[in-house]
Amino acid sequence: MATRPPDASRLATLVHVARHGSLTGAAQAMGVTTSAVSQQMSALEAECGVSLIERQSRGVTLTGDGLVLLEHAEQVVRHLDETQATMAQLSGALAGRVRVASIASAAAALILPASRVLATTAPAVTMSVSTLEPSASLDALIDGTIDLALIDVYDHVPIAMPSQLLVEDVLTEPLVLVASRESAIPTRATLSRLKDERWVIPPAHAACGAATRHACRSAGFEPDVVWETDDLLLLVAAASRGEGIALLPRLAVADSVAPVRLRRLVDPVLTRRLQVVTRHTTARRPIARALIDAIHHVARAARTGHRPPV
Amino acid sequence: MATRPPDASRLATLVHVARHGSLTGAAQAMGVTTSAVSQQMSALEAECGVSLIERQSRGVTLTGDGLVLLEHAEQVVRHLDETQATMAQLSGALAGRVRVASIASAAAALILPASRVLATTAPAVTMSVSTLEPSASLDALIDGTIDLALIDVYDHVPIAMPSQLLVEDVLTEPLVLVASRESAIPTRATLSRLKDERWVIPPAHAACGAATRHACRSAGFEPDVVWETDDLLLLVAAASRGEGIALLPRLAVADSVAPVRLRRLVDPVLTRRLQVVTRHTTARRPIARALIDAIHHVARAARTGHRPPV
DNA sequence: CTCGAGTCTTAAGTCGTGCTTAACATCCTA
DNA sequence: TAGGATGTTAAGCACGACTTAAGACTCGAG
Repeated sequence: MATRPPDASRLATLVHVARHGSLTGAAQAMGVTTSAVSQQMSALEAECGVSLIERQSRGVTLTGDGLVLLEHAEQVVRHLDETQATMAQLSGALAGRVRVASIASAAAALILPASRVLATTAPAVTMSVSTLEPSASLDALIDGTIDLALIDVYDHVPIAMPSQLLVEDVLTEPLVLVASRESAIPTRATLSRLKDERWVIPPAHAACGAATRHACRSAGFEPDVVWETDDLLLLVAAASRGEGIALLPRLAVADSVAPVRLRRLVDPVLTRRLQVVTRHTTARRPIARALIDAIHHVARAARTGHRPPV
Repeated sequence: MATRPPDASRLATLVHVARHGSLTGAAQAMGVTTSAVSQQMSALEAECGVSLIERQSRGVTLTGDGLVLLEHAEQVVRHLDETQATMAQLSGALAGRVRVASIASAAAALILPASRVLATTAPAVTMSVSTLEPSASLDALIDGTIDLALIDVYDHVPIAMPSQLLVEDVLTEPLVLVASRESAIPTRATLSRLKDERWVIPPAHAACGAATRHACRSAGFEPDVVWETDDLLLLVAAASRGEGIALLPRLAVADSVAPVRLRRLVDPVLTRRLQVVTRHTTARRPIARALIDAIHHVARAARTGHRPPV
């Protein structure tokens, strides 16, 4: 009974282990070695007097007792997170590093300018940016590996949003048809009229590819795919050479070098939404708020300002 | 943003400081030096970037920001406490030390036998016992200085019970009249008939003294107090010598050596209740549960068994 | 006014505890 | 059977919290 309270970081370790189902995975997420995690878990088991995890060939599973303790551990880390957020809020200090993950197709148009805005409004704030797919970004947010994610959501390609995350819409942009200079696509195109075209499309597992396929099928045809790649540059180049046409978000092709013709699609009108996602607790921190505001600022300028002609 | 989560023990320190209004007080309650507390608070302020406490001549006060953080800190320590309780519950280990505080007048009759019971049912459990007045016991419980308190509650002398504490009734015993062997108090006495007696009474700030005075006044007279002392032995000795009569809980005089005559008071019937008090979280721990059960066991034996004749 | 008792602070040294590296054990797969 | 996962254990290192010790400050008493 003279036992001291359990170490919060140990409980946090348990949460990570439960989330990843392996000590190694948890260790990577926490930025430590597997050895450290193993020792922490052993110590926790010693404190409890029962075994909390079951070693298996592929990672570990929590025992019943482990699950019981997990619930409490999650409460503790949640409140600790809340506390951390208010502490940052109290100081109001606009300094530190924000770890950002962005979809590649919007990093240049939004994150880069936002970083420049931040350099003047909050010079002590630094950023580290990585490009990640939306689903990976959300995982990284929950892991605590990143602080802020810029993702895109296509019509009819829903994405599950965990409740602990906070979403803000940044920009809604149309999907435009990308074709060669010589192509005869009308200025205001209708998708059903394009059923005999050849297509250049991102793979189905990418949201953009899924959205395009869904749209085509809704228009009554299966697209004749001649090029399928994740590489945006290659995609645009292929369209430019007349290999086929592509349906891409406008921002993604805004600064591509290959000469192409852009055509607006009027039926159906397809869009993708760009959103910033953070943990609720992160969103309250002045430093994160500053970056989000900067992104909004840039997006507003992009909406009203130099809209590329289609 | 690469900031690590705040240290839980630091937050616990803040809670203690807020509770005591001084670093020194908090330090004593936590069993460390003031220096340690001071350093922890400084570190916390550095983390927050604002000052949390205001140094005053007499101790410290929390600033507004400090109060904000305090709320979160309390949440964290609460959940940490919950976690600790379940951890102890998981193992079910009947080992360790339980720190007990008891009113002096029941320690011999209840705690001592309970300790002997525990020696057989849970030999790995040790106890440390101190005698404390009820109100001091409750403070010590909240502080975490003790794990279990045995207190008494007299009729019409209410005691405030914080919500985080759990009360269990152990025993209800009558207050009996204590007089010399030669006194002519009837076997079944009525208080109003005793208004001309001289009285031997604990001081008014003691619950027993307050209860006696309240009862006399309700019976329509102010007791003629000739001896006023906290010392039970002295009290009984005085009554034995015929200095006056006393109104005391039966258990308190059960093993006193001075020859006295005990008389039951039939109007009004006055009682005191003996109760064990713990924190809710403590009550869930097997080791604490074992002791509480032992106390109940002893009390049951006292009720049914060798009832001293009055 | 000075002294003393109470408070909080600061500096320096000690010590515990969590981390890393490294070597090992185990299991699953190719 | 070899190779690549995984988790474990032992040894050394490093950071951080505690203690001791000395100083600053406030208040009340003589």
